[in-house]
Amino acid sequence: MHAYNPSKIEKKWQSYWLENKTFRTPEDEEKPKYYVLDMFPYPSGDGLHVGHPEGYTATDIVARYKRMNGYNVLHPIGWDAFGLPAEQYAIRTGTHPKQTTERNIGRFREQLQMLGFSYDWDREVNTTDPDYYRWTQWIFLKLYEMGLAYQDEVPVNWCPDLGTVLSNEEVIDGKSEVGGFPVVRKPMRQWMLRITEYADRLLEDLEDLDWPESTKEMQRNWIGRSIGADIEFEIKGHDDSLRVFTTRPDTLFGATYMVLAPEHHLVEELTTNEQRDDVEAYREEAAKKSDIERQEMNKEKTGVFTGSYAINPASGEEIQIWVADYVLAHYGTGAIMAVPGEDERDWEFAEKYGLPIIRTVEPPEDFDGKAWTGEGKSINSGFLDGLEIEEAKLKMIEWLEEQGKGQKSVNYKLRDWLFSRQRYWGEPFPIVHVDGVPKPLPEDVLPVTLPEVDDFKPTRTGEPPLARAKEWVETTDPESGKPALRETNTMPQWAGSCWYYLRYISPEFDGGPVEKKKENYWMPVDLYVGGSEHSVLHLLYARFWHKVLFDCGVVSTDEPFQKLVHQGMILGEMEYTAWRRGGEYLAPDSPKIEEEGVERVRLSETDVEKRGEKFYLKGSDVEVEARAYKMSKSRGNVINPDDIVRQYGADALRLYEMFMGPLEQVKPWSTRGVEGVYRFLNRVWRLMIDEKSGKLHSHLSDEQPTRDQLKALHEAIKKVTEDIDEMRFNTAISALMVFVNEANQWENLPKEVLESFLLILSPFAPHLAEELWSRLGHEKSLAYELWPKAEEDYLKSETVMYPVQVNGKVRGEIHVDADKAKQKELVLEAAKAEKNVSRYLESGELVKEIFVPGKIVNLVVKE
RNA sequence: GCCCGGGUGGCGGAAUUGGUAGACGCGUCGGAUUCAAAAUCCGAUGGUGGCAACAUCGUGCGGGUUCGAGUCCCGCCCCGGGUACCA
Repeated sequence: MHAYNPSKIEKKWQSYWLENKTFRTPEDEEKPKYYVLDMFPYPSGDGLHVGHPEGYTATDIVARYKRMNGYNVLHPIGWDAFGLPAEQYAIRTGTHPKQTTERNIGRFREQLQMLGFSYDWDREVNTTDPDYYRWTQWIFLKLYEMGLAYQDEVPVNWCPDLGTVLSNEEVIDGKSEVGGFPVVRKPMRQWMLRITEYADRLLEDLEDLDWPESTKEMQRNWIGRSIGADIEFEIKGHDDSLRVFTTRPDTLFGATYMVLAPEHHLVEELTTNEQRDDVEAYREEAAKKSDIERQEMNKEKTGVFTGSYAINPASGEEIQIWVADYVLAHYGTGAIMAVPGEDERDWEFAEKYGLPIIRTVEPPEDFDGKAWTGEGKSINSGFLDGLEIEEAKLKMIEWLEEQGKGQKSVNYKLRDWLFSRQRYWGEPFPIVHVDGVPKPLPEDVLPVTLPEVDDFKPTRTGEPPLARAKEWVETTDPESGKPALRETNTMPQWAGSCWYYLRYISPEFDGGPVEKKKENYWMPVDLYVGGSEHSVLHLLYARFWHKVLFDCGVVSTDEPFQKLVHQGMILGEMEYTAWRRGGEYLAPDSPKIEEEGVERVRLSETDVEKRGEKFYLKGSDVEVEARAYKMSKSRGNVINPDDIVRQYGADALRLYEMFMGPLEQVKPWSTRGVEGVYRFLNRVWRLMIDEKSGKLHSHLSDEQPTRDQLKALHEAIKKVTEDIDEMRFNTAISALMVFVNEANQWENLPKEVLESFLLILSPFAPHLAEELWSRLGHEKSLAYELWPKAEEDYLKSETVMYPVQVNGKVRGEIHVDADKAKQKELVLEAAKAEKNVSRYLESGELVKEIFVPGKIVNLVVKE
């Protein structure tokens, strides 16, 4: 038997590519370059899941395609290997994270090679390698030098039971996501990066990037730039004044009270003796809650009066100053002027505590709601009355500036980046503390490597695990020779991924993170593919670092990633579910399905039928829920790529993942669908190989291809080429299938045609294409063959078909010689003569003729 | 609540600028091959009516523009993702 045997040919070609270094990045700079990048994976213990090959196949297709189009292609891969899972595993088992990481990387590498990706394996980077993090530390020194890294005492989410700080995302309802342990807010000395300094550039430079609009929008929202004014309020009986930020200076006349965040530095001073107990109690209560809890408990606003009064600078009225946790300490100045008439939050608060409300914008006549936040003319606002909001804002700012009571101001939601973690498995900071003062280490002592410790668990006091390495911590300042203590915090996982795309360019270079000349050639990344879950964090942090590196002359572009695409998530297989209690079925939306004794019934596709909008158990009225879920271990719907490759081969997996639908879209897995593309690959095989003899089929010939054959081929070339350019891989594959379906009908197959076909198939199913290519007598890999060009000449057909409509409905079609197809009169003549069309013309009066050359004929007939 | 996506056969999806709605694949049904099955090959496959030719309805719902609307405009509904007291 000589059937298509993917496991055999795939292994063969994978070793061929590795041994011959087929995909080594060219070192010459004569050809145009193309840098195609995947978001590198965190090598988890679970190995690859089917989501990884989705994006990786897409970039691999593009990489292979670009090589065949004469580009020098840089297509690397590496490992984002610092991180919590390896450390948690180390805490549990005592295995050094280095070992876990190494083992996992080995597995990932094997799996990626098994899928036939054309990476340059000589450029692998690993963020945990001291030769790599040496440069992560070097970049940190640059940040420090530029005044962008600083230490600050900030409250963090500290989880004593896990012995670590957690990010906001890792805290749910005041408990740790992992294990459900309590989390407390605790001020700790932390390293911060001044990303806010770059807020404007990060915002403005989004403009020119070829990124998904939604991702750009998320970054814009995250940066959250808003324009307004800072206004100074005098405090009755105090020298201090209160400054607030507002985007609505036009509403100043309606500011009827003020609110300070509980953490505001003036709270204590402004609290009168009668109010002190209440205010203290309120602040204490607020301090206990995490940010997240505060947001959760926001159903009803709370607050207390300080007893002090401020003066509204516009109206001159005395207004009460309150403390309430609906005002955030870290946004603006931590204090607001409250304008209940124009702000829903303030309205709610004012109503609850009986504070005065003044409208300053005329609501529409039929408006009967509370705060009015829409457009309108100013009212009750002295010199602003009658103005529209925008004009009123300008005039108020002008007035404030004249009075010296305020000025135009811009604020950001973006906060500085908390850059340190109390963990072991991360990059050490290149910092020592001499006499308690942090001091950067000189470049030439880098890397500061991780010391060995006997316990990876942080201490209960919050001291990082590195503090246990006494001999490492206690060192001397290489410059002054004084005793010094090393920084024991480590960098967060984002650090290494902020610049890895630069290291690929010159992975061995030891004069800096990247070699200047090569950087100049390869940057920016032309295509970057990865999940949308990194829309803000990774992609914002990396852009920030890149801009810093640009400012200090390390890189030549001000943005790293020119084009960005997110692959959509792959869900588990479609599930049909009914619920039953006793013998009785329950409706899917019944609240009873959560109850005990209710049994879940998994149904197969053949058990259900669709009626109207809903699915039912066949032949019954039992409603069935039909949907696909996220893959998860607990649900048991995880598809393992290894299994798929074993059964159908890597080419089938690659092809299926691209054929499922548009790359960016969320889509459910279907193993049946894999079988479909597997059948297609088999048809390709049998088209050329005689399964009895295992040799080339006898109907392969050296004859000249016919016109029809050339037409079929060049239509496929055209479609596949355009579709790869636009990253529409699903329709490209469909075009390949159409060609094979047609070629299967042919009596003889000119090799010339098949060769071109194999070339356009090769980015998608590289193993099969290489195998058949070599069987056609080629000695070298097809990886650098020239991509075939679609010849317009062959695409022309001898006749042109026109659908003929009567009143916009298709009633027939006509075929016209191609050279006469643009002749209006002739085409209309033929159209009117068509038999099913003519009967409509007989029964009515022809009032209008629409002729769209090459497209359609429409005849408008009246009654 | 707000901001983005998206609703097309039994299913995944196609229709590139307003021009034959349903390419390609899955599934289903029928046939060929086979002792039988798997595999393979051929054919049919949106609904309804009809022996058929054909007609009619049909792209979430309701309107509109147009010779012609899945595609454009107005008003809704539903689903997915993000975000949330940011003054």
